[in-house]
Amino acid sequence: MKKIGNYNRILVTSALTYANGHTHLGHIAGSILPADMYVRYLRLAGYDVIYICGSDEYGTAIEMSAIKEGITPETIIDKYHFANKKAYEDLGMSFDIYSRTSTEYHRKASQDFFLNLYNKGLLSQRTEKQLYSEKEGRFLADRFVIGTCPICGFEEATGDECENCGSSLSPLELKKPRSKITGDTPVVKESTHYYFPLASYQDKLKEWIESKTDWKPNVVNYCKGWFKTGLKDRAITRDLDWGIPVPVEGNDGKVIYVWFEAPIGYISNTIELFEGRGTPDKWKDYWQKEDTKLVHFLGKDNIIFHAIFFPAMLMAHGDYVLADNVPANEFMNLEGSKQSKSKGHAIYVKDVLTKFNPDSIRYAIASNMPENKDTDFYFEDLQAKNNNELGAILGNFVNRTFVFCEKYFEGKVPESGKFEEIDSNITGSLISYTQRIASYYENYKFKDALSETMNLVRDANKYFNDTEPWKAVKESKERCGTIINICLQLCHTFAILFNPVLPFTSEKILKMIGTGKENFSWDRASELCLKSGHVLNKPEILFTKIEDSEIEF
RNA sequence: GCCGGAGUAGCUCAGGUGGUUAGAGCGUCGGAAUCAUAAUCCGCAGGUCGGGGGUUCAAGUCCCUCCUCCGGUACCA
Repeated sequence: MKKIGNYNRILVTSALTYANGHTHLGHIAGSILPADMYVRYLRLAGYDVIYICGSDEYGTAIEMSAIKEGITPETIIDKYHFANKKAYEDLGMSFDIYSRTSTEYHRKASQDFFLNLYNKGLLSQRTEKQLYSEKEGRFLADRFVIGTCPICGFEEATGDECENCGSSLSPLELKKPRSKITGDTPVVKESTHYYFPLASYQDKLKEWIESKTDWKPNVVNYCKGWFKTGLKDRAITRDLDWGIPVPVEGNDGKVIYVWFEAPIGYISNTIELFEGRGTPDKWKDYWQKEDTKLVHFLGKDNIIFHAIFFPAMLMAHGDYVLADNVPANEFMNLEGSKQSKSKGHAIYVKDVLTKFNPDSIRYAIASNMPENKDTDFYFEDLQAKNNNELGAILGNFVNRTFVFCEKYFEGKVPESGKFEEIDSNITGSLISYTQRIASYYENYKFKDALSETMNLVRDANKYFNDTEPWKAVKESKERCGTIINICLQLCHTFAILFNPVLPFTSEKILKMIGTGKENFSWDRASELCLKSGHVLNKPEILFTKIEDSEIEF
């Protein structure tokens, strides 16, 4: 297999999707689509790569949703796990596995991880006062306590902060505390929890992050901010029913904290993947060999867990590789304000897929990906990009080429004659294009990769215009054949280069060409692979126009 | 409050370590072409870079300050 830097294989993760709601475009833009593009590129380029994702299914939020709706947590996670899995599939996400944290694989992996640290004596126990609802028979998480803010007197402050004055609070400070669920008054009760010694990993983490020269400034600076404040030890157990039981005697009613076990989901899903492939030990290559490049894709809200907490866990365990990069994206907002499941202001993947071509959605998001700052998604933008770029530039080039070939060359790849300068220019540019685009992908610059790919199509349209095959066909059939031959070669190139962002269109173009995948690799994208005389399939329209009426809601 | 990020053309966004007339795509307007889903190609126009102050021969870029938005703030995930 090909090496990337000093690495022999690449392990890519996207942040697990929390299974208490339908996945929306914010998730796609933040952590799923960039990872999928990255992985698709790497596969085409011949690297050994696996792509891991799944549902995150435990924790307070799902348990509370279940209580509110009067159903079991299992009902919730089943509903959203399968719905989201399907939504991702329909949008062309190419996970090697999309599993879930409620599996036996994950329970075992999480408990083993916990026990590994426990047996090393790294986990300490501390007792703290917490609010307990006797009516519900449970401890209340901070944000499920409501009361009067001791600072400004706001009566609807939650246990973690006051929405009115912005102060950080602890639930014990609230006056007149009450349960958000039942409204009853909680009592103070003591509870003992296990703590992960995060503070003692500060120096190692700092050294590790400072050694990373290619990380986004946002990620590095954010971490440095935490080091400046000073890391504190963190509780890794919770008083909750819905979770993975603490695997140590005498801890009934306690589960492992979600942010301790969820990232282990990357590991347990990898275990499950290779179990399913019949090579049950192979997962260790990806997680425990130094020559693995581990890359976590995620949104900016998850930086703390992927760049500080999880790496510290892995350091403490000792057997695992650490992330080579944590390319966090900012957020994609919806028409000017942020997407939110709870406020119903979001575009769910399942909904948008019923109206639009998945590749058009992927393109609209990828071309406006929040790599450096929050961006906005507009349906007008999706429409414009579909009609004016995908349809007019890419779709039209492929179509005009195929239709022309069908009309004048019986749908067969024409013979190529001697190249003129204009021919050599465009075919010769393919090497630098593919190298440049590859470099963009490898450096997590997905917008640049995409716009550069489109630039090649613009060049192709210009080539078609400048060579005027509609005139050439009347003057010299041979010259015209050369032009159309080149245009068809370019279509084959597009099938490859657009695969990371437009996988369905890529397949369609390939099907129209009818050669199968014999030359379907990044290296071949700069070569003229089609043989003259090859019979093409009938052309089909790649992108239909989106009318104004279709984006009105 | 504190930590981090962001504010650039009508719209959506690029602009390491300060350096010639601030860029791209889309949109607008003008022109060319007619193979193609009226889809393409060429050209013009369009910005006192959130406000104010400072450093410098030179600031979108560095410093100070203010405003606005986003994330985090350790028991939501």
